[in-house]
Amino acid sequence: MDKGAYDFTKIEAKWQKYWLNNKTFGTPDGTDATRNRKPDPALPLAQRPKYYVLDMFPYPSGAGLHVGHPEGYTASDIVARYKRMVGYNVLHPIGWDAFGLPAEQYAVQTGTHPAATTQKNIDNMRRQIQSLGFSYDWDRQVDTTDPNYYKWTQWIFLKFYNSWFDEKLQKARPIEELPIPDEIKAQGQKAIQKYIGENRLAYESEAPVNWCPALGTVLANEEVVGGVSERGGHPVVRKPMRQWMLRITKFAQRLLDGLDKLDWSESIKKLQLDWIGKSVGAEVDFEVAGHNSKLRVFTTRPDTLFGATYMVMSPEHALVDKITTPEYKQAVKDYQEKAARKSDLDRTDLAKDKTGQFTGAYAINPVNDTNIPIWISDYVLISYGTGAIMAVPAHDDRDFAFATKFNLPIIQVVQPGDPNDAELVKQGKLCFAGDGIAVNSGQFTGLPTPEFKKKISAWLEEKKLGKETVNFKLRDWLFSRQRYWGEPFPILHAEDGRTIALKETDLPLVLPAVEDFKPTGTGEPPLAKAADWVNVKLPNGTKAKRETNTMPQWAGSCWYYLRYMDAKNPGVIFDPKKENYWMPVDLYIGGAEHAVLHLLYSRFWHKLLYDLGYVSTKEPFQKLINQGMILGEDNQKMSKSRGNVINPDKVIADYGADSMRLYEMFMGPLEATKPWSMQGVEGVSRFLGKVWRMMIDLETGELLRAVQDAKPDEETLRILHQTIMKVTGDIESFGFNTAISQMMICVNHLSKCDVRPKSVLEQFVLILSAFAPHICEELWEKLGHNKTLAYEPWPKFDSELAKEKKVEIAVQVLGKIKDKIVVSADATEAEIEKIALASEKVQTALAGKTPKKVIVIKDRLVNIVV
RNA sequence: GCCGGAGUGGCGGAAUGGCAGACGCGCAGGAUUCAAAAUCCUGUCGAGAUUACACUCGGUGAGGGUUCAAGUCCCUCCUCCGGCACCA
Repeated sequence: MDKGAYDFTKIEAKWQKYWLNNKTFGTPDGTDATRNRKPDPALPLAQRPKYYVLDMFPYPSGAGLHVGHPEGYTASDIVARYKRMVGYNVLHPIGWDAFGLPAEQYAVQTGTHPAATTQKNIDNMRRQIQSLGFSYDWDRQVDTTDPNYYKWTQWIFLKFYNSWFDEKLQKARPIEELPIPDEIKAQGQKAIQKYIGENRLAYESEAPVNWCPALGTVLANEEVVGGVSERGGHPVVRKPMRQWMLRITKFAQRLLDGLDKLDWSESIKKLQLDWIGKSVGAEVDFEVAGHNSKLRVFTTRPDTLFGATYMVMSPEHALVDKITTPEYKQAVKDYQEKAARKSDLDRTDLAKDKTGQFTGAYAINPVNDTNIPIWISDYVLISYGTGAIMAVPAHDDRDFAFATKFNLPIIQVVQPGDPNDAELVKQGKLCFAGDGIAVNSGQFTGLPTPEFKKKISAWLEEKKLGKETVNFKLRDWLFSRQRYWGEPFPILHAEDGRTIALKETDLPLVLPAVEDFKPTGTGEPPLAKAADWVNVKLPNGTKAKRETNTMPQWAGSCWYYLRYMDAKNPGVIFDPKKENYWMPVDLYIGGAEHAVLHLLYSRFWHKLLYDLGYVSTKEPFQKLINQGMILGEDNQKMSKSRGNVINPDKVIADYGADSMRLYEMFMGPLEATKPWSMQGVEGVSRFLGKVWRMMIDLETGELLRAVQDAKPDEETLRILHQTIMKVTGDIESFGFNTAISQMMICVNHLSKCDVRPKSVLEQFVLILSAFAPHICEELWEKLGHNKTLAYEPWPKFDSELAKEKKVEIAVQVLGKIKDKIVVSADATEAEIEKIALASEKVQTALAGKTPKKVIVIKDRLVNIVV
């Protein structure tokens, strides 16, 4: 018996093999001329318009796929399959972001080379991904650890190294085009080289960095969350070290401007906006009493200048030593040392208890010539603005807290709108940071805040005391790691101290095999131990050492979407013709955890490549969708310790890939966080069983006799067209869960019919195939077709056929439903009104009153107002 | 503290300002079966009322408002989730 039962294991293996062997999803490159054509499934692929659907680059971890991966991948696969059937040439690739810490830590523990671990993990993850039936073009895979790939990562690094940023044009340019100022030229070759070095977009810097002893590496600001490492939660301390940096700050304004035109969620845009953190304010110079020096501060509230009652410098500020008076020398020195020892966690301490030390020096407030004390405190950061502030305790919360603690004067200069607040601010009992009307501000008194800001900025500029300034929170990107398993920098350090970049023709610089992967613990990278590799003789006979830091994991994922377009090209990073055809990425799906890191870095690299003429679009990712997190069945985050982790392999083994795909889409809206339910998987798996039984005789495995070349009846046709319409619209708007509901309704109907017209079943199979491709390929074959349905034209709907002939309309009296009437769908409003008023129940409800107004909403309801 | 997002049956969720709860799960009853699984059918927001159907009232976190009509728009508040957190 049951010879013809729905055997998903067999069917899924069969079609996965078919797709791979036939390269069903191999994607030819089109040309410029075809990229903007109208989509047409009748055209050969290469002559169609393009559609680029991208999944976020997976890290091939030892744990393999988790259920979060297939969520985004299924969504993108549905769109890819749909777009293909609609008539696009769809680029849908996948690859491996395979450098990174876990493989290296495993190497440290076991001695297994990270390359071996990585290969194993990639193979496993590829198997898992293939077992879900995604329509990737497997010939376009990339692997960041492949020298043929990282050759180009190194190549892009050289582009950064060999470029400078033209502030006037707001654009990166080749370093050869950097104008050298005359005064630098006058100082000779060495000065010129130094000047050039200072302008490169990749540069070395000896600066306090986030050193993580547990990981044995430094981390980017973005990788430190609340004073501990984002990965693993290890403590991070500040330590001065020589590091490679990328000048992302130069692109801050453009990274901000580019956000406008992107079809991304407002919340992700906001996160990037906040991270870049633009503030417009003014820099103001304060004379230091009795010194020949000026203390420059940045403030966004130059209008509160009259309320500045003290100054605060960061403990690291260069002027501290110079202006501290003898009697405070020791106390200041003690405070500086204490601050230096503090980790970032201590400095951003949650209690925010302010500490500080008076320097003995005074500054002169330029607006009223008052002497105000200069303090140092670690609540002022050396790395932002000028590293010093004017403190206006009446109108800044931090200054207020500090002033209260150290008994410094508080002077109100802004009048809040609320009279109670105004009184409290006047008494120095409340801090008011909002806009208001200026008080105690000399000739400016009475001005509203925004106007005051403009006037005082102009005034400062005129008196040469300051000028309007823009500051960004964004810092340059710390780009080196003291790890083995990453891209080597194509850089040599010569004996004489010169830094020499490799020629492009010398790439790739291959990571050497080493025995010992352990971090040295001193901050010196493991590569330093590979003496043969590190020590190099230059053509002129002198010696040099290779850079031993490696690039961070972000490097490879910054540009992978570009290599997919031309994954195997040995000669160029990608063919410009292909780039012109495929870019930009039309749809990018992935987790929201990459909101600032990956997405900001990628955009940054893309802009460099744009400036240098390698890419044709200003932004890489046109539309971005973030899939939500999948929680465990207990509504908690999935984690080993909670024991609530769902293993995709197991789900596929028990229910099949089609059920897995369908369930992940049926759970709820793509972007929402939602809990897993094994019973929910059973639900959709029952649905697929029903689809099967609707067409297939379980005894024979052949089509049921009910499947006939018959003309569909009116209702069947209507439901089919409603379904095509709904599913088409829902795919376009990423409403996959409701698309599935509609397909369920369609199947529920067809299963009740004694005759199931083949034409209807065929169209149904085609639309379901985007969601559950394996079962649909099998059914398509059973329906008498001999090749894949992947390129069949997407069914068209006729909205006339989808319309109901009769509709039920609710009749309300004063908004309360009193009756329901059935009218013909093309009834006029007047007719509907007449029928509604004729209703006995309505008449009872009216109780003889005359309707004042009757509102008729076609196909919906009638509301009678009395 | 600040900035986002979200609160709808027992559960996941659905609803261009127009009949709240589509679809699925679960549950209950029935059919089929020697029996079970599978499958199919019926019911399933709450309260009231009825032999039964019909019926009545209430209901989308709380409170107010706009509107003929509010889950949806506006105001105030509460809760949960996510992000940022001395950036002057």
